[in-house]
Amino acid sequence: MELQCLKRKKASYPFAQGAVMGPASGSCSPRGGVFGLSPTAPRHSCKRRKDKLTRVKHTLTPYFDGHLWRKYGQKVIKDAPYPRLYFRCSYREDRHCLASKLVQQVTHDDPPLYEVTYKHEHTCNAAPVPAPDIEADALPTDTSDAALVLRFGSSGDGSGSNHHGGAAMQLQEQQQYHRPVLHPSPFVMTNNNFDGSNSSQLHAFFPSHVVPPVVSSCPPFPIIESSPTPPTTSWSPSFPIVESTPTVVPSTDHEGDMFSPLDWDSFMYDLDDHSHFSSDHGQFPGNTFSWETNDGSPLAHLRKGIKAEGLF
DNA sequence: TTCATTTGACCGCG
DNA sequence: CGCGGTCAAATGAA
Repeated sequence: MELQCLKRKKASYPFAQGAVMGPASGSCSPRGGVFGLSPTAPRHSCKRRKDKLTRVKHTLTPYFDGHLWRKYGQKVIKDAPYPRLYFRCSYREDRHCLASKLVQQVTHDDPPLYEVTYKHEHTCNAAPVPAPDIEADALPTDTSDAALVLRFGSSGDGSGSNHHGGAAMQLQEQQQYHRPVLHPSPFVMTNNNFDGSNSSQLHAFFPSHVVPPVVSSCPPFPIIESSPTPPTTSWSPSFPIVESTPTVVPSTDHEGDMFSPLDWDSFMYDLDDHSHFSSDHGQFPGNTFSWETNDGSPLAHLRKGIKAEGLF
């Protein structure tokens, strides 16, 4: 697959026709070693201890850090109530980026708290914006009936198709280990399918000082073309929004600014412990998203680095 | 057909 | 020898 076979051991793979869950025993076993070490590094150099390239962070948004990750493993940890998820940089192969992280839920809180252990810095230099590049665009059709588009895009390097990229999986992951959320978060993120049905509704958390803009209306419309650089996703609300949200704190200087990956990254870090995107970033083919308050009022999130134009 | 995720196996560290 | 990190075939979605 992606790593060279250096040696193999044990060929117990049950290659019976009916084998459903094929244990990958017949595979190569380079066994790159402990988390964070290069898989091609000599085994003897592997140490199961954290090095200086490791940093731990507790966050409510473990998957939402401005980088694109690919999950490569999941492990139930002894005495841990939740499995540990292993991710590495999606550009690991392309750009030999060794950055990786593991995510483990540590609390039952709502929203739950996660411990994220990062290993190695990103060397991919990929525009770190698989994190939601949120854009708000007004449809040109009718100004009085304009629509809000939340575009969670990326300015990646343009390689690969990523039609259902890792981020999408990250959503699945989080949903998988999230209990159904009905906590009093300020906003709700609605996941809408093309057919207009709501497939899920997730709460989002924002810091108290972040106040979304007013949106007057939002008629259904199909997903919008994504940005030229993958991985990219366009989210848009596909349901009518009837009311606007009165409370608007002047977000001042940053509205309309082009999204800066770094800004977003730091922004999200700032939001840790104060905010939460329940669905995280990612790609949701066939889905659209919108933001709204608990009472259904439509919202969009505007803040530093988030491009918003048109309707606001 | 491609590609990311799933998941049991593998394997070294402690 | 147990634990945990990683691999890679199988799986499934697009």
